[in-house]
Amino acid sequence: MCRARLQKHAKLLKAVEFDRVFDKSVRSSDRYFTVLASPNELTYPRLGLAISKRRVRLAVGRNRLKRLVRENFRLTELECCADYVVMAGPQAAHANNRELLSALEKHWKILKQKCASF
RNA sequence: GGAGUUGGCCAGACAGUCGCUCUGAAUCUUGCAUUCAGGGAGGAAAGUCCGGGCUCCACAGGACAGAGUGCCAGGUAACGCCUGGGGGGCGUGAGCCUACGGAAAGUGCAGCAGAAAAUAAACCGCCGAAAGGUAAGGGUGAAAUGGUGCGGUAAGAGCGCACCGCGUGUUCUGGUAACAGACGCGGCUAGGUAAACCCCACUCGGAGCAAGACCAAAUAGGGGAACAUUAUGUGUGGUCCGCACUGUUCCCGGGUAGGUUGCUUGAGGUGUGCGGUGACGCACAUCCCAGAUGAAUGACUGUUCACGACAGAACCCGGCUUAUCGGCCAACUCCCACU
RNA sequence: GCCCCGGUAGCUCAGCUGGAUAGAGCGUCCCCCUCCUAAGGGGAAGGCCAGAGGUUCGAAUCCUCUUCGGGGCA
Repeated sequence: MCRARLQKHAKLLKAVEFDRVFDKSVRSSDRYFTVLASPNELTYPRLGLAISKRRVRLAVGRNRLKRLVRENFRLTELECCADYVVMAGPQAAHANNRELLSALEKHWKILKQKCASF
């Protein structure tokens, strides 16, 4: 089910899908990221990215962040099938890759527990 | 060897594993499914400061308004860009910088200081008995009505002369020209400011790929109300003309969500030869080199080095400007040492 | 992607047809008034006019380039 791949159907593409997550979700945040999760009816988790220009000024930085999150999402075996939206925090632009990856690991764990009790 | 100037090039490399996007081929479970092969960010992709292509508005037309450019010649699809030349300024030099038309078309402006700030006036001074003459001297100021010397005079003054500066010429020489030089003339007038209004010359229609074209679930192929009667309205920015279309306004509905296309072969790159001082042009050969659309190039590991800056295509080109760790190459200049 | 605006005292704004002291209100500090406070009156401090370069004798003002902030597009 959760193979180490990331294809188009595993991404949130439409405004409607994003609205659903923003509307009703559990969240976990620190100074690097805010991650929202909302259980879906599908058999696989989906990822949406919301990296605003306000948080990360340069296009290079935004692309780097998105790649990093996608890569980590792909490699992590998420057991509960939900729609996730990752938003950049205030310190995300200044952190290095190692810090960001460890922060993401933490968020997945926290959300796994929260989703179970949802 | 040191210091410097100009021009050009590169933007870590290699290997492995996993992953993304596009193209081609194969396989069948016809799904954007799997496998294989190949392509996959920049010198600035940036700022959006200019110029074009392309698309729609009329085939992009006329007048005014408005905006821009501004020594000369050339290059170019075009430019506010580039090349060569001229004038001016800086540097010992190689070189660099330069919004560099017109103030004898007109209008405006110049605080404080200063006698006086734009038109010939006179506060002190100088001369003179006085009337008056004078602009040589005078603190100022960004700017004060040519400068130096000699003569001259009551004192002075282009009043006269020499040199320099300035202006000027149906003049001559060189140059396509800007301009430079020579010669003659003028005793000197015509001060500054045009990134103040302005004048002159040249250029510019408007908008922008969210342009534009097509498909299209649901709903609908219309319904209702009011007003006006040949001038008005609409058509992308201002006014008039001209052109095209034709009732107008309001309410409900629709025009929507979504998808496809535009979307990459182009004023293209590379090499050779020829023309040109050069920008560049011409000919031949050869290559296909990103096309995403919630937005693709990354992560991890190893080796190595100078330990990697600024930074991410979004319709496409030509420039300009700004950011930037460093490295390499070529030509030239100055200084020191040696031969 | 494209097209427009703006940046002046701690805050909100004037000044932007160049001329020398950059002004107003609120706020801050000091004094007066009051038994004390508020209100009121008087006074003071606080600005490299977002940054850099240019035009000019002189720039907050004109021109160019950066930087930061805001708005619009069917």
